[in-house]
Amino acid sequence: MRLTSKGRYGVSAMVDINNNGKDGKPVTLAAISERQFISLSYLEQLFRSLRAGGLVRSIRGPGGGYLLAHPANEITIADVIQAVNEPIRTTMCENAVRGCHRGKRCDTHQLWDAMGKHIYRFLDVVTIEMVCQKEVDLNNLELKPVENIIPEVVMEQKIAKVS
Amino acid sequence: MRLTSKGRYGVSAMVDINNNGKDGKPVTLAAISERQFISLSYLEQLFRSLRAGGLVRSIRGPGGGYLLAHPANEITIADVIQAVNEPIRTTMCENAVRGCHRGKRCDTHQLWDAMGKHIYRFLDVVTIEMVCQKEVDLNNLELKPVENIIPEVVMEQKIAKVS
DNA sequence: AAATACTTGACTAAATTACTCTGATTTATA
DNA sequence: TATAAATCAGAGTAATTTAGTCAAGTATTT
Repeated sequence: MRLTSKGRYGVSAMVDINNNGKDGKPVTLAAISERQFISLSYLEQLFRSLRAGGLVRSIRGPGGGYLLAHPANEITIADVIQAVNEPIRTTMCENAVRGCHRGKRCDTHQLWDAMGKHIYRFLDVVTIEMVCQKEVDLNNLELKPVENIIPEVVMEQKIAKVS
Repeated sequence: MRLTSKGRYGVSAMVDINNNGKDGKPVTLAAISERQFISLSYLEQLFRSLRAGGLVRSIRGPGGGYLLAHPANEITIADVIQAVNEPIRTTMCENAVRGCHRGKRCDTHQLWDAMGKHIYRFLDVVTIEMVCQKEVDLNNLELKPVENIIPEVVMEQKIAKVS
């Protein structure tokens, strides 16, 4: 799970649909484009992923557009970010089994694993609906127990070249 | 505060110094390079920043090397990551005052602000010493109250082009 | 003097990200 | 049935960032 502006745009678009398609009417990408200042072409690319991830439904033709595929309180930010970023190719430290550099588990493995879980736990409880409800305090949320989550967020990492 | 492998390497190097320089002897970059599989040149660049950030002290000449500038339990991961990455140039959503795109505060501002704080709160309580002590459980840490922290971690963000 | 080790600045290459472009296909409606 | 509104899909490009290198120092110990 990478944290980039692609994810931001994805979330902005989902929030826009929830804010502007209230009556069950589909929201067009052109409208989102204007309101969120994201180019239509780029939105098309994003929505390809969101659709593939089962987060939105589309209606083609005039009067068409996109709808959230589930109630806004059932779609988390983690869902959106995972949908728009293709799965990270694992390089190292990616799981607890394989270990780290050259088979030797690096000293910082636990740290990055814990950080990933920490981030994921946040993104996994915040929903599109919560973002739309401005009065919700996102700074003191009840997180799910750590046992229940899969480590999903990893810091980007390359194999260090040994010159 | 960006989360990249540069920060990872920085933390690995600091942890290495703490693990291998126990008796107060400075640790050479050449030794860190071998143990952590990071090129000497790259380490030199990293330690420029770590030194500028006041996190390490250097001793030049033969027998020289680097020492932690403070006790390992007083150096946080946030300190290290902030030192090795030059300050992010603010683009948008960077603070609560200026607002977001074109002066209009974006709907997701609070979300990314809260996420940044959430990440920072974790990195701000984990110390180099804790990473070295493998028995510490990093998954259930007591964090500092949210009031006490400055929003420091922001998601990368560009100004969207409106084509 | 010679070797060790840090110091600095500038530079390059690789990778990633953030897009764009072209051309479809579907469907409502005039 | 033609037209326009809208999604869909593939491929490509440009900009940025990251990661890493190179060359030429300076300080210090032995």
